[in-house]
Amino acid sequence: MRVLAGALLGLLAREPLSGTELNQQLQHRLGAAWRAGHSQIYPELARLEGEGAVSHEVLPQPDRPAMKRYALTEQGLGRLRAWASEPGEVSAVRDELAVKTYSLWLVNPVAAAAVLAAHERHHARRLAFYEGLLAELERAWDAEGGALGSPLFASVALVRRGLGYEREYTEWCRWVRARLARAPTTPGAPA
Amino acid sequence: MRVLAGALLGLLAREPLSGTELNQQLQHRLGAAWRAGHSQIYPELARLEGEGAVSHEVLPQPDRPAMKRYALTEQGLGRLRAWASEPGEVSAVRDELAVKTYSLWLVNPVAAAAVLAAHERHHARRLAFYEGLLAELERAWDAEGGALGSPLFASVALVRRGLGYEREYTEWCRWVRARLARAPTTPGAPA
DNA sequence: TAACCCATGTAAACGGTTACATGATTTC
DNA sequence: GAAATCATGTAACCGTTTACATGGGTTA
Repeated sequence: MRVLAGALLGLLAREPLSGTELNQQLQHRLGAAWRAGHSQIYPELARLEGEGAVSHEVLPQPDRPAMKRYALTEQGLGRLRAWASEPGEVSAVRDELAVKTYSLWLVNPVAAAAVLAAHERHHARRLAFYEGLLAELERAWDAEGGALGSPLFASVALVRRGLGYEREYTEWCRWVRARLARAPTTPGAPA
Repeated sequence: MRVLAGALLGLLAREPLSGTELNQQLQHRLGAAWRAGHSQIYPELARLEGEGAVSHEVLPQPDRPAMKRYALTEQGLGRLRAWASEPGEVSAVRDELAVKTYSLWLVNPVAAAAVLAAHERHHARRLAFYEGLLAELERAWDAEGGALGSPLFASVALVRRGLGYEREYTEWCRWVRARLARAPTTPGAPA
């Protein structure tokens, strides 16, 4: 199964959603793990429906165009369970800043520090967001009893992954910036 | 500029290399940042040569087929410097295991723990590799004087990123496994 | 001479991104 | 009734992956 299909089924396993809502939730709830635009989502939903993993009803809305609300079928739930239990390969990292880092010795340290600072701000912002979200989710999960069968368990686990990623990335940016700030000019790195 | 082009130029900025060697070094030196197969590398080299960023000479070898050894041109070095100094977007994370994690509440905890353990082993292995490599690189860099203009600085910085990533990923796997091991069975997660 | 390996390449299929398109509904 | 918005969708392009291809070289 494609990862995007797994992501959509995972969202629908919690509540029925329309294409637009899936698009938003993919960004907000699964943004730490995957990304996709609506032009990928609609065809994928059509395919999943053709395969019987998902079904929809048309929801007329008072002051908006009608939306198709998709829901997981029993078959879809089975597929999701099977996919989530599969081992699978370790996903390869694709990080443009890390590739640039390999050529950092060729770059003026002041310019390099500016690039790093911009990325650090971005990751620090996401880190703060995840910290708040995690506190909220853990409170709700604890209140429920902390069961592994609760969707909140999975949410907490994923947010913890995003939090750790952003924390580590932020700290790494800080380390590189500190190194860049130490020596003013060097051979091989012209103004 | 494409990221793959930046990766290849970054490798060639240190020493001239053939297509096969670029393929190997991309995996070993830049594996923490990018991945590509040889079927992408050869066309990209041809394009870079057409643009004047790279040139090649044919190297006949005693007991092997001849290879084309590519070297960075002055223009290529300029392009690499400019690209590495650009701010650029923050790369999106694409992690299949993290997507599966969002549906972990639907999975039998014993099966889930097995999946997590397999990934943990993989990341722990890479972590150990990076730890050894970092020690080696830092020793060499220090022996050189620790200049920012040394390629070793960039190598150290990138390996530190990979190390942090793998350490965080390993710890996260451990956290999830610990949670999964605590309660034996739960509603919503059948055998 | 047949089988194999190595370095280089090409082709087809797939997934993802960007840009364009449509019809309905509200707002100006 | 013109412009803006929303939900849905389609099309073209581009990068990546997988599979196939070639020619020189050595080994059995």
